Amino acid sequence: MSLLKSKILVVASDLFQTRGINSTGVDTIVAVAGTTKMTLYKYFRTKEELILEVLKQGHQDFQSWLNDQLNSNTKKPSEKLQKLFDFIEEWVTSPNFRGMGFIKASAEFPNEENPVHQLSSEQSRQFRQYISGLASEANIQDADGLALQLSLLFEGAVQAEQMKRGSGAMKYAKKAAKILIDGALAS
Amino acid sequence: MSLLKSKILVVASDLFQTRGINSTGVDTIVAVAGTTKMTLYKYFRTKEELILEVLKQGHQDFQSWLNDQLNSNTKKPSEKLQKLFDFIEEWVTSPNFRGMGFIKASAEFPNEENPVHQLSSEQSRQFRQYISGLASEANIQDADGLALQLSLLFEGAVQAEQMKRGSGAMKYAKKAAKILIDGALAS
DNA sequence: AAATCTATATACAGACCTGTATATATATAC
DNA sequence: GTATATATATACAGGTCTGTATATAGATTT
Repeated sequence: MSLLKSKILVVASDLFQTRGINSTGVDTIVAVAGTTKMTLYKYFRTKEELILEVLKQGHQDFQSWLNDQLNSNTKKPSEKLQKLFDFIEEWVTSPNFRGMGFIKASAEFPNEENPVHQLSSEQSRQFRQYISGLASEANIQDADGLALQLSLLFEGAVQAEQMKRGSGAMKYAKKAAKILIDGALAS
Repeated sequence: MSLLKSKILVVASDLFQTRGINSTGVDTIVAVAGTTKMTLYKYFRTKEELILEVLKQGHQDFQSWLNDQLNSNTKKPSEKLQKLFDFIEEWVTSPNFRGMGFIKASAEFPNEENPVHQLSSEQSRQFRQYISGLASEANIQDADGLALQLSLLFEGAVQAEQMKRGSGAMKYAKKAAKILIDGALAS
């Protein structure tokens, strides 16, 4: 990928998260990225396409990072599930944390017909499925059910942290997750 | 309150939820409400003031409804806590459900200095405090901790339902809530 | 050296946005 | 019947937005 294109993606991602998607104009994006609108519209046909690529990139980066962390730190499936929230807490409390892309995007584009909303919804589903995979490997009966519950805790905590930095919500989400996981492992 | 003013509030609330706040112009609001901009700006000095009043109204309506439901159906504090998610599920799965105002608003106005964001954050805190009150009455040790966990489940499930209607997320949130509540009551 | 590719600079069309100004209608109160 | 309060109708100023058109600069290739 072109250097300029990835620069635009990084800058747009940051601005979307800190100022909101609809409140961020392409003029602002190119100004911060140090380029011009002509270049932006060379790489992205429309602003919507830029939004979609920003979301894809963010989701892919997050999933890769999380997957790497889990695989390089533990091998036992049940441990992966337990460690999941440790890494998520690390991510959420890091100074670079700007929120979860698909959560904000779905709020700004509430219409279910909208492509941005649809992608957000799909990414949320994929994340849930990833957790469900971990639960399955750990031989949990209702893997989908536990995955949904854990993702609710996750999304709720991210939401809380987006609302108020340093809320400490993830600490309690972790405790709740442990109770739910232990319960599911026992049965 | 004037009939027109409350009509504007109702219409604005619906449009904000279904199309997004920033994507909804005052022209659209007055057209749907069957009035004119002059009248809107008589009752609300700016659009931001309208947004704030819509949020306040929505939060008050929800809290009143929830409180009435709880008080008219059960008296025992521990039961109230258990029934909480039953009523919330009823609310979320009702056809009129349009999402939780403060969740969407905080996403559209991510800047913590913004008055709309601040009000959203405050409403989220108030709701958590309300649950904490129920937990305290039920003699739960770490009432604030449990309240935070339950609110994470709540906000996560609302988020999930906003993303995809009929997700069934609240059903699993309820199960998780029961486990957490029972655990807290036992200790 | 000429051609081509990439990026810049700048201006602008057309749409939409908030908020206001002006003029008019309608209904109630005195 | 006149005054007052409330709502309508309409137009517009000034700003921002997306997306495009036009002209130019620098760099690489042939």
